[in-house]
Amino acid sequence: MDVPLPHLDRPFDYLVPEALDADARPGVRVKVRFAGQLVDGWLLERAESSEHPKLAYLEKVVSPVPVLSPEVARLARAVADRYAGSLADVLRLAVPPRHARAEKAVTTDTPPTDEPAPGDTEPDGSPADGTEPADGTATADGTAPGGVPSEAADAGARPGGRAEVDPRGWRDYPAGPALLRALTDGRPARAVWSALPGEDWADRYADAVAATVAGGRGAVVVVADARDLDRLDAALTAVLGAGRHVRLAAADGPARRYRAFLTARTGGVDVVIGTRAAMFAPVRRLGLVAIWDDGDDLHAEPRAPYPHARDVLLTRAQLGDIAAVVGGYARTAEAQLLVETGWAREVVADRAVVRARTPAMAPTGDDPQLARDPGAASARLPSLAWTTARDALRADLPVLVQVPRRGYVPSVACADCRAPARCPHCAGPLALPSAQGTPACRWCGRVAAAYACPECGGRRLRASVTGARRTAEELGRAFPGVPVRTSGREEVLATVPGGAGLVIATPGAEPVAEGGYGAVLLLDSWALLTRADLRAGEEALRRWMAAAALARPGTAGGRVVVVADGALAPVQALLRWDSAWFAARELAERRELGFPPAVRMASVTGAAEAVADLLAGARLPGDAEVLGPVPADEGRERMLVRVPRSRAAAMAEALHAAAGQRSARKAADPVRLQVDPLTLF
DNA sequence: ATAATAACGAGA
DNA sequence: CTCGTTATTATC
Repeated sequence: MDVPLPHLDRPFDYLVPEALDADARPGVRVKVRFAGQLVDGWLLERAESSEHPKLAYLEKVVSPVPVLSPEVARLARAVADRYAGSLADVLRLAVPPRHARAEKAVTTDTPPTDEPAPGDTEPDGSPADGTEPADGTATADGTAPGGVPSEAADAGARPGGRAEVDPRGWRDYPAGPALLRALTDGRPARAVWSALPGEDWADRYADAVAATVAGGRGAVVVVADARDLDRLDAALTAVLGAGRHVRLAAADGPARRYRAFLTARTGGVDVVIGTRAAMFAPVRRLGLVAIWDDGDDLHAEPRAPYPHARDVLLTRAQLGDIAAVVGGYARTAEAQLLVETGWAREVVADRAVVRARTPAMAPTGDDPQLARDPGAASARLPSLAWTTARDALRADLPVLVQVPRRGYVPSVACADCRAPARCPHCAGPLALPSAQGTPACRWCGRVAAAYACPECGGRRLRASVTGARRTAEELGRAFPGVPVRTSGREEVLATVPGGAGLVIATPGAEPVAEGGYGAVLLLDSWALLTRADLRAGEEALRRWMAAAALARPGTAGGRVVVVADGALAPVQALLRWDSAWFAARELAERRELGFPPAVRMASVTGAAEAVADLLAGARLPGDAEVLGPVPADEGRERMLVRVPRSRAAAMAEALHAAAGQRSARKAADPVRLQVDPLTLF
């Protein structure tokens, strides 16, 4: 039933009229009369009989195309359960809105094929505490309609010696070739891949997909944004040829999106790549799910129940004996947990190879007073950063300058010693409402009129972030005659030519340079590190590594300068190119503090009474801790519920049930439930 | 939202 | 004890 009310989150039985019998197959969209009105719904399964005494008739089959495959239906239920959400909410994300014209174009003669899939544990290896719904929505039909061979027949048809995918691209990683072999053999290998600097990740994913396809299975690969998608698209076309895959992204528009979805659903292709819209893509005989750069916050779905692409894909792998690759230059604490629980194996290069590929890295203090060179002073660049850029330009190599996104962290710092300005009352970050305004706390709202720096007593403040445009202007003046390009929100460059040139980019928009950058400067980096966020360090490292990965190796003259204290752990991890070390440290710290992913948390946000009401009605597991309240925006408040991972399912179920109770008695104030929210404070 | 159904209380 | 009215709860 396509209603988001949590207390209606269960199947309902209807009679199928004779006239609709042929079209009423599992997976089709239907319209039914419910509580007096016509509502949309999904036909989950056909049954001979029903417990319910008086059934109504199905009103209409919206389209005979069974857009919801049994595998995706099962996945959607699991995702809803994990995130304390409703199946209807997940299905809204999983199946794109129908587009009749696109449907007509695609559905010619290829009917969708279905297959069953087993599995019953959580993806991180901890035991699931048994909450698979008893009414199991997956159909039991092993034979696909239309005489298309199902999984069993296909397994028999698999020849012993098959064309192997060239594993050379993966040879830098000792476990790499074995991973490709496993994919071709159809084994459910699980890998956490730490890419080397300079690695062409899209080519490596294309190899992995090709290996899977060579084994007669399909693949889903999810990336964070359109630029990464274009890159992967090109790499796949080069390896597989055109027409073997589709791209699925909300940004491509509803018609193209639905068309791509249907092409995959009807078996027209076995490979789907896309942004997080693709995480639920229906793929025949799915053998591999992969995600690139799982730390990017674009992978978190902003609509209820707020699932994260990594977790959806891992759940999918778990439910269906499907291989999984979680890759990135930087490793997240979540990926580290997969490694530490033994759910996944790490695929990393030997230290010697890492050293050979890494650009020469150096930290430098952020003190413009030290910049003796007149050019450096005018660009407000630390001396080392300036000379490094100058040397690269003299060698006719491009230079990348990573600056924070404009408007990103509008916090301020002491103009003298650069210590972040914090609220004297609550230690929250101060912000300047306008260029000349009085600083105010972003947490408690108090105005800090007479601010004095606790470090040096300084009274002047400066905005922490210099925008990309201003930086570009200043650098252009510092290096006259050198072409300056910017890549950021308005215009994202995919590539830049080799040869002397300055590229100013915000994180995530760094273009790839032909031959690699001679120098990469990571500026204003402390703004990343002082964010009031659990993931500040992880996020800073992720962004630095993504930029530093575009530099030439040190042996070929590539240099990276990070304007940050070299003693800080994320800086150390960058200098050594060792995000596994950092992720292990991060995870250990979160275990100590009791933060995700070491535990499972849920946030309950809404009006104070509503939040209290929901929590009062929730039958939480005995060992659940309730923390808060924390003030949230617009006068609402937020409570956090924390449980050990083994109780995760019980907590989600309790919260979902409590939300159901509230919606059943028509409680007006909405309450937002989020499991493992990206930001905790 | 709306209809059924359970709960309740006043009057016989 | 019955009837009429009001809270409760399910909605195929």
